[in-house]
Amino acid sequence: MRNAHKIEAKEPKRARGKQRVADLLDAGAALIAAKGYEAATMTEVAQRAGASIGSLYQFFPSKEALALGLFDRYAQQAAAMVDDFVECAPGLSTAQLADRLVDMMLELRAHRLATVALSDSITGIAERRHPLRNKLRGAIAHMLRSVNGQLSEQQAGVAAYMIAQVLKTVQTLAIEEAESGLPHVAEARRMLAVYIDHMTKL
Amino acid sequence: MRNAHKIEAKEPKRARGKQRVADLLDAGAALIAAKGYEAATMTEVAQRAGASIGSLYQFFPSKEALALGLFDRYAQQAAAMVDDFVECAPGLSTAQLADRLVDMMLELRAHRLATVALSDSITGIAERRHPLRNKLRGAIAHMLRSVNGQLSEQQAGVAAYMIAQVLKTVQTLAIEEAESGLPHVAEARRMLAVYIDHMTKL
Amino acid sequence: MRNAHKIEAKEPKRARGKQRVADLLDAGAALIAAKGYEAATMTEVAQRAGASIGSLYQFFPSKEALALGLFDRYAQQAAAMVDDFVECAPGLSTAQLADRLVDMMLELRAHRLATVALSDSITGIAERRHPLRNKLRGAIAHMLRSVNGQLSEQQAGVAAYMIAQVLKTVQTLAIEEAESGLPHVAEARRMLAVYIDHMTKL
Amino acid sequence: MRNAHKIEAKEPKRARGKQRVADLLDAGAALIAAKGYEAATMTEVAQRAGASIGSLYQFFPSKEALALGLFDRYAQQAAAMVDDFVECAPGLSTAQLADRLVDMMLELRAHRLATVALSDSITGIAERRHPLRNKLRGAIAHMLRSVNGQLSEQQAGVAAYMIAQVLKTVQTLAIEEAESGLPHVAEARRMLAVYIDHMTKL
DNA sequence: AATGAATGAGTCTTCATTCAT
DNA sequence: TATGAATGAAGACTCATTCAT
Repeated sequence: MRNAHKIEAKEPKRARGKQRVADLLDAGAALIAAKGYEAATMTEVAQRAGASIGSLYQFFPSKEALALGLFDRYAQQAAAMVDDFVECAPGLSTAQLADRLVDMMLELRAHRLATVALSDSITGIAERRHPLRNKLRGAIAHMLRSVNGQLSEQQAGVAAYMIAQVLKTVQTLAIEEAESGLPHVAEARRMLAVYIDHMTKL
Repeated sequence: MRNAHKIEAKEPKRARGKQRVADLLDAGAALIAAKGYEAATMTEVAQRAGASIGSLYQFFPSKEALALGLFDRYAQQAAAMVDDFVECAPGLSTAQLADRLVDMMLELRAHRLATVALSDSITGIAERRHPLRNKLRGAIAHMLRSVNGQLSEQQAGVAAYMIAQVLKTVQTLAIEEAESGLPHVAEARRMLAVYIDHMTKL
Repeated sequence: MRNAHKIEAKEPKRARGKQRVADLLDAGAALIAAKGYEAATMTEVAQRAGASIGSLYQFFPSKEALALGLFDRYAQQAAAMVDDFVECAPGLSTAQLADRLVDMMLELRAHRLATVALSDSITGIAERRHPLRNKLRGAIAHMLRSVNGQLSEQQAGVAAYMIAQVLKTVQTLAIEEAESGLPHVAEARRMLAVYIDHMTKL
Repeated sequence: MRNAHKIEAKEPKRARGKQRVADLLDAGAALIAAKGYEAATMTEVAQRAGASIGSLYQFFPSKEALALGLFDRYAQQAAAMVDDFVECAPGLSTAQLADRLVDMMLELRAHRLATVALSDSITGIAERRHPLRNKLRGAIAHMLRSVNGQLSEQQAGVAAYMIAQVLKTVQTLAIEEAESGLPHVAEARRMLAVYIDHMTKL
């Protein structure tokens, strides 16, 4: 963070620009996911996107701006998914709810890997994460209270946080499953179902 | 990456050196936990330990060597705790087992934070992690099969992996608990107890 | 030794870059000739060339790359001179041949001084030298056998190597001559003429 | 050369000290011959001699002092050899004179390699070399005038310098001979014999 | 005297960022 | 707008030298 003023990414006005920005974000995501935020260099991001370093700075005036752009794209996708979940939740069984949440995390995988790497490095990402996290947490809490009206707001909130934490592990589990062939993701579905079920009976 | 050879930490041969090494490891752990491996600088590690940069390099001939030193210290402590767990497990109730595991993670917190940050950055840490992870996983799987003789080895293994993943979140939960005042850690204890209990009845 | 991979000098793509590279090579040659490879610092090379350290590294991504760049420029010039010699040799008298060889070394002086300093320090320079050395040696051997058809290939080869060694001293002789005013270079011409003449009569 | 005052090696008073100094000089010579003056480190010299770094500094208060110690040991041996040559020269044939000179260089080989590496790096070595060089040059010039009374002092001096230069190549020739199996050293003997013979007839 | 820990200036190298073309 | 050269602060690491034990 060598200078702290240029943070906002510039909006591209034409189709060509849109594509460029998308390419740059993709390149950035891939690189940061692979090597971490610090180790990823702006020059390499530009190269991988088939652009010059100058071109990269045209759209993202600083490395931090690129990171925030990455995060925003991820946040937008994630928020949409949470909205979907809220919409579909009513009427689903315990097991179906658990499945739905796990599927959501699996779909976010590609973008999430890069985004997670940013949290430690970029001041301000953690803050931007809060609304997203709260949205997910709120949606889960709401779902829990729909299932069990006896739950206090705090009870539901704490359980929702716990569920959100477990959901974070899904990506690791998916990777391990690919390597070992063991049904780790299915186990996560079961654990969540068991836990949600347990919350139903409090 | 100018290196790849100097990896071994040098053993101090005098009392003064032993203390230095301990101070340097502490400083390194604190800094890396706070800013991540890449962002932590060797100069700052030395300063925080009250040593000169040359002194740091006397014992840790590269940044990577420091990281590995950090990991090894953590691994040793963690392995001891797993041994403790194995010893105490027989005769404990489901809830007590869950508590015991959570307590273990809480005690490891200080060292673990730094160590986690290393996994992505240092080639070879992930490999060194495996034995440790397997030890924990094996201990949990063994515990599960003691509680429920019906479990296949694979069932116990997958469940153990799941439990280990949830345990990893304990540190985050503890931090959140400190900030929000909500009983996140207790909720983790409950979730694990519920899950272990569920495994008992399969 | 943090390196071992970045060895290739990057080709400049603009006119400004071409000039830069030439300036940097000149500065490097002068400095290395004066103080040796190890003692010459990259910072000083850049300064002497009127460039920033970053600019130097843009084209020569490591100190070794600069050294190899230096060598290659020298090797190219030297090879051209040997070709010239081969072309002109037929029909020259013994004394003229000796003169020609000595003149060749004198012309190479500027570049050679730096290049010689590299041989000990850079792995791989010695290997790159071989083709050049063999080319010179081959040219001299060929010349000897033109003058005296009785010479075996081995005889000519050994004599050529000897002549090449003596030629290497020409640069030192030129320096000494400048200091003392004594005709050292002329003496080298004579010694070589005597020796070539002697080879004629075997 | 970080400070320029401590230059003289301290004289050891006891037998144990003498041996230590000899070991340190041997280690220094080997290391400097192998890697050059700059690349050789004091720590490694000490290690190779089986001494501690502190012990090394006991006898050679600076790296330069070690270098000068090395040179002085070489100079002493070389001077003795020149004296021998002067004594034996009268009555020898041209070819025998050439042989004698070449043999002298071969015997000096071990020490010379390290010493040559110093010339560029240590201010003051070049100066200390002059007396030695002049002694050799004077001996050769004297020899030449013994063989041919017609030679002017300058003629003899210039020829002697030339011969001295050629003698310097003997070490390289010996190495090449070991690798290729070709009689390079013998060729040097012949070249010198031819040249000395030629000087006889001027 | 011997040992090895401590020091810190100086080196190579990287990379975010700026700017001329 | 696009390109790639230029910049220099900052970081990892080395090593001659000093000093306490």
